[in-house]
Amino acid sequence: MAVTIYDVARAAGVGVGTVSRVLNKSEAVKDTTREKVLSAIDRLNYAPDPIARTMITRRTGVLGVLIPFVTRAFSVEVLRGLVNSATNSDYELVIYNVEDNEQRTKYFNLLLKRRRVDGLILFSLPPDEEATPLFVKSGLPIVLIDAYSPFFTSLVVNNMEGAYMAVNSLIQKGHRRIGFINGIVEGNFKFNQANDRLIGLHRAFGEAGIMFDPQLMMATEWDRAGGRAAALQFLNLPEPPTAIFAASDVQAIGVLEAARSLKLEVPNDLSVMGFDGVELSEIMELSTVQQPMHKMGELGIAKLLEQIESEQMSPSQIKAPELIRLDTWLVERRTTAPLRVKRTED
Amino acid sequence: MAVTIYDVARAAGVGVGTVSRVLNKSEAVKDTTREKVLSAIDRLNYAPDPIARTMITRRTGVLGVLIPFVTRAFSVEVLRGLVNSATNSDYELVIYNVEDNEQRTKYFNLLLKRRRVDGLILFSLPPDEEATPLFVKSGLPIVLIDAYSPFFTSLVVNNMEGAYMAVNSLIQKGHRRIGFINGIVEGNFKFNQANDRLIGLHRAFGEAGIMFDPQLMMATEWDRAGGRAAALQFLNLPEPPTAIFAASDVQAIGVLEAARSLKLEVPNDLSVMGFDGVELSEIMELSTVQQPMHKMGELGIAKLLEQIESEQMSPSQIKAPELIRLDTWLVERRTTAPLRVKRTED
DNA sequence: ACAACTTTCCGAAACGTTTTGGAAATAATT
DNA sequence: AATTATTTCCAAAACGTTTCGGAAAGTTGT
Repeated sequence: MAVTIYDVARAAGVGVGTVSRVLNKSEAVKDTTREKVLSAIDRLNYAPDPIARTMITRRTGVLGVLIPFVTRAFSVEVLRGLVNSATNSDYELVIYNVEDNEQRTKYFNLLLKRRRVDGLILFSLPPDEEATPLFVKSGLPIVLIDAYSPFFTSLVVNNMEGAYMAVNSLIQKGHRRIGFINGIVEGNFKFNQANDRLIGLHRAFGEAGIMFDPQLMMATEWDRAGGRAAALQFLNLPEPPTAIFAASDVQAIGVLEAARSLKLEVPNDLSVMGFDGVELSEIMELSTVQQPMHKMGELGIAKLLEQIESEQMSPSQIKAPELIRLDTWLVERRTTAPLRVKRTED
Repeated sequence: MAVTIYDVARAAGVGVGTVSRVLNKSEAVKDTTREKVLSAIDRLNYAPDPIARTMITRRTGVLGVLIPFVTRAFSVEVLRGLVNSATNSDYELVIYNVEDNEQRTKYFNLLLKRRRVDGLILFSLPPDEEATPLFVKSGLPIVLIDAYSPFFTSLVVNNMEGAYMAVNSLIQKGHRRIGFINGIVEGNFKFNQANDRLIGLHRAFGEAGIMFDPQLMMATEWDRAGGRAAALQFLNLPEPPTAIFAASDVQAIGVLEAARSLKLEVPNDLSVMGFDGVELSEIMELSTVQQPMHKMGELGIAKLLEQIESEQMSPSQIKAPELIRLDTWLVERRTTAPLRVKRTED
């Protein structure tokens, strides 16, 4: 039915090997025969079968992304960068949505037992002690985004520094009671980012000589409801915070909602700071710690391709995993302000 | 290197055909031998090579989605539905990001010349006169989402009705000068939704005996900047509108921004209505026409799978393309209000 | 004109499955 | 016990490429 390389060979009066060679831009084929072959290809409207090709080359032309997708606006933003870059390469991108640990191990096995992809991006999903050796043994090119492991090149944002900047800026504004809403990931994947951000907060607190009050720290889902609930709890404390720092913009929006429901004015009665720099933060004029999300996606693909290339070059000597740390920066908008001194007549 | 079906056959003391048959849950294999084979598979940790398998079955286990991705929040929301459903099927989902006509035709050719996917979802991308015959001839199962063609089962929202409801509700509130900000798609794909929405508006106008003023209609990009620019232009007219209906929530947010910059109060000085029902609309308390976005994604996959199944059942008699029309509904929030009668002393 | 290279090309082998025609084993029937 | 029908299984063929060893053609040097 479909036209094969044999048809082309016959039409051009050459052997199949020769057709294959012009297809793969190999040297060692005379210009005149190359012409013949090309014209035959054109005449027959031939396109090589990618399946048969990978059958022997063992290369699929596919990049995989494992991503807890539905969860966060942040992920979507990075995903755009990934999709963009992949489109401009010759690779296809397949998205594996992982929502729980079951799916996670399912895909881990799926992708490792047989080569379905030429490279893999693990998004917010560091492989655990069990999975790590399997991945390294497989030799599959892998890059981690928004996750860290010493065994794979990892692309992270300076979470500690970002949190430090955020909290510090709040402190500089005179705030001393600062609530922190951290994020968890459902399914209990390890998620070090959360810890790093907490550490950043502690550093800022330490430098300013502020005692950490466990009542002012809470981990919730990465959504508005989580942020809202935590904020409500904080603000109903006998000694409520005057500023709240959330580990994501979306949670911060929840804080805004909580404040509104309590008739608290932002930023006068309460400063709120987010994390991520999603488009939503701009619209809501939310102060936040900006992550270079598109860049993370693009760089992720670039590093992965680099790894795939090098794999072919020198089979054995694989480059050591890199740790790439991208900078965040503070974007102060309208939800943070200097602490207003309370007056009785106010 | 990798363990093949021959290894399993040898280990189990059977022929490869038998192994293949137990793999494919075929009948005609004695329980005792099935046991032998299964244990050998387990012992050798064997997994069949998907590539070799598609080589002969011609089925890839992959669903493709062509989508102008980066453009709209709406697309992302539907994409979630797609990814979700695909995850629960045995198919993988590959995303083809198409940003311009060049990419569009590139992928059209890529996917048609050789079978790379078992089915295709065309998102907001109706095939034109040129492409349509190629697609039908290819026999590839296809469903259109947010696009319509008589040749393929199409999943659309009742755009006309939705726009009618939106405009009508504005009219019921006393508005008579209503601006309409339509959307365009870069790359000039055909995009009938836009027209349908315009028709809905005309119908509402007609019923209310309102003259359509071309000055109050403008098509922009599907983004905030577009909405803002259009709104600014409308509002600087000698006789500005008292309500604006935008073809997407994001554009409507742009309208909100324009209003704020002109010190216009929403909804008292200006009513604004969006379209889509993206999460953002909820956060911004924007009145809007809600589309069942997740459902669109899920239904899209379901219909595609259905088509793929039926393709195998009865090779020739293919089901006629369906036109599935999903309902929208009005969600009135805080950006729409009855027209305030202007008073001089106000 | 012949040897010795170099370039160009041919076509069989290989990749790892599923499919299939028919053989072998087993069960049923006479 | 012999024949027939039914399961169960084997192994070759096929899918459409790339690779590779070696043959053919072309080039250069003597």
